[in-house]
Amino acid sequence: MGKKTPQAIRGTQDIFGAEAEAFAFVVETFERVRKLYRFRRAEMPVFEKTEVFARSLGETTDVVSKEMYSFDDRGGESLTLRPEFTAGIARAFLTNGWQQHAPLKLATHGPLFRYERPQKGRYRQFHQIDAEIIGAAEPQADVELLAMADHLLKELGIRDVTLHLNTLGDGESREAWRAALVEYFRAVKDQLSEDSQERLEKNPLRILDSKDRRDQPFLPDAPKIDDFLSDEAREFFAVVTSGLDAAGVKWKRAEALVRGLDYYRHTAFEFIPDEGSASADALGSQSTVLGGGRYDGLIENLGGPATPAVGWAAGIERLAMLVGERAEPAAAAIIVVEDNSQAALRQGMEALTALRNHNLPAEMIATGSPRKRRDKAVKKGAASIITFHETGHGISGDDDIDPAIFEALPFLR
RNA sequence: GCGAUCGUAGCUCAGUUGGUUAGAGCGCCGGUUUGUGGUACCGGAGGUCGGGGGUUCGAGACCCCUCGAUCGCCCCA
Repeated sequence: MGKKTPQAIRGTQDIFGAEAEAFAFVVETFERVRKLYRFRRAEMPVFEKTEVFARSLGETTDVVSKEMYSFDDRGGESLTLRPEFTAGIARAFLTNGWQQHAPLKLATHGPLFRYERPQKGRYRQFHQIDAEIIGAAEPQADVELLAMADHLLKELGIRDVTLHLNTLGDGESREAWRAALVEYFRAVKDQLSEDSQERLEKNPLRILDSKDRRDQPFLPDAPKIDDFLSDEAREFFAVVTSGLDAAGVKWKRAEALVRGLDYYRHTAFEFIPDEGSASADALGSQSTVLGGGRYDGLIENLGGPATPAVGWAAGIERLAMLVGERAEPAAAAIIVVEDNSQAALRQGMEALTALRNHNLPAEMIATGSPRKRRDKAVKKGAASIITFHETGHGISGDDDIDPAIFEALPFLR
């Protein structure tokens, strides 16, 4: 806290120890599951021309662009740190000719940036895992993606979350529903919260998940998407839900689950902690663990051919909070140099090298008060402690010392 | 952008209605003890109490400003 030390940027985090282990566990598990479902790995740049995100967001003017980390580079071009994966993936799909691989199942993970007020489970630099299927119009793709998400959460040991599922229908269904909602809420405008009165103009679908008490009485009787679905849209959703049932994915219909952007069609979903669960407590008001949907209109917005796609993303930090503390693995052996002799130090170093060459995680303690070195080793929780002093050596540890240690260091036998 | 709560040692915190040299535990360093084990004891280093201003004989405690953190609202691609 010295005056001269610069502080970290607001909303960034330094992750260490058990938390870092939990973070790594999430990423490692994602990598494993993604291979199981045959999603291919992709890496995209962390920044793009601002246009990539601006157009993907359909020029959703100020509110959204105010939340982007944008800057001009030396050539005067406006660049933006990616606030999401989807737009960059769509751009890469178009500029690299990945159409030839369609339908393409992709997975990635990494940092994202949004200029937001930090709070629990919400940071300015945060990290997500992400999965997309591009160029697949059929509802089986939605099922495949959701099955993977469900599988991942189970592998992470997260059981108290449920898939909340909705359909926004096709373009016409969605528009008709939206118009009906506007009409319905406009009739009671005066009784709505100030926020919702504003939403009525900007983003009427969002009134449906208002937290304000004044809005609650009007929500149950609001128009339902089901009354506006075309036959095709209804059929699409039916295939998705029966596919989920066949795959053993539990889900719950969430009629109020919406997406603000126009390019979303059909399936929209979020995995949300069950009410009163440990996960709900752990996440505070940032309740969505994993969310996504079908975005059949996005790639056209970027100037590409009409290309259906569906995807999801999940915050690694939030998943890590649900996974809980994960201990850092203990060393297979810790070497303690018990005195300050050159002979002991040398033998210790040689033994340390041998252990590591045999793939045994090991470290050495050879500094500080000689009398306390053993205590340090004990505290680090090694399975075995190997000691060296000027005239000898020893080993101690669990009842069964790992035979691999004797293979690496035969003289201990 | 708005609101609430909070900033005392490396970490977690205590500090009585403002009162004299600012404390504990853990961690760190050293010593003694113990000797197949997260032993016990002794000692030490480490703080301009986030920063600035004010009230007062006297401020870590009270007031104002500022910076930062946490949680929530808005937003949520």
